[in-house]
Amino acid sequence: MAEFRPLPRSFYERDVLTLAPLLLGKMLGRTLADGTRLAGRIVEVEAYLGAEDKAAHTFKNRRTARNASMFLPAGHAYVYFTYGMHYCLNVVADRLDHPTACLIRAIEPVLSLDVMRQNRANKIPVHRLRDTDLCSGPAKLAQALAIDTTLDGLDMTTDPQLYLALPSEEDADRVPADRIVTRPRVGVGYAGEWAEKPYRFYIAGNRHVSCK
DNA sequence: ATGACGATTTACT
DNA sequence: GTAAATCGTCATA
Repeated sequence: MAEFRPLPRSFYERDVLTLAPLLLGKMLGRTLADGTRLAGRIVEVEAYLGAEDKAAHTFKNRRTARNASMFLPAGHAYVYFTYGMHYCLNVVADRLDHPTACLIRAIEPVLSLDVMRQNRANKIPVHRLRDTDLCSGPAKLAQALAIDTTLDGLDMTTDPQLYLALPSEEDADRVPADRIVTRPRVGVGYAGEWAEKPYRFYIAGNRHVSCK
């Protein structure tokens, strides 16, 4: 990712269940304040629908200070804080009256793994952090890429701080349908029948997914 | 003002 | 396998 070529807004302007699997294979890019560039290939996502989806923060179209970013145009970032210590990154999908988003659950680290390791190394000895421990979960990748709520509401189609782009290798973003696994979402047991919906997508056999 | 809880991760038995 | 960590958010009052 030598140059800044973010995916355009039109890429995000689709039904969230259509967008989710298309995110697999795309590069998530991050530029830090000091100019350091980090990146990883998306290998796992979840779709969160609006009004009907009991698992979504926008259930019943509820609009609060926290989820306000989900009501922004497609291609904006929705970053929220949870469990008193973790951040999670979503990309907003679809149209203005459809507050939906995809949670980025895991990426395959590609650029600046040393910085990711430093960001992840809280009390864990740096040398014990394997590559598959860096970004294999929504809060892990947020930590590795130094993503927090200061990035909430950012426009990912124009801002080098956080964006999606095509991988440099030709067709690396084309994940064949038979390599995409579809499963129920993680951690939404409270959502009743919506917890069963197969809205989690990941690349089959990839070592960086959060769980199988 | 209060209290229950969370789109998680980590450590420990 | 279970449980702790840790605090902003949201519904209720």
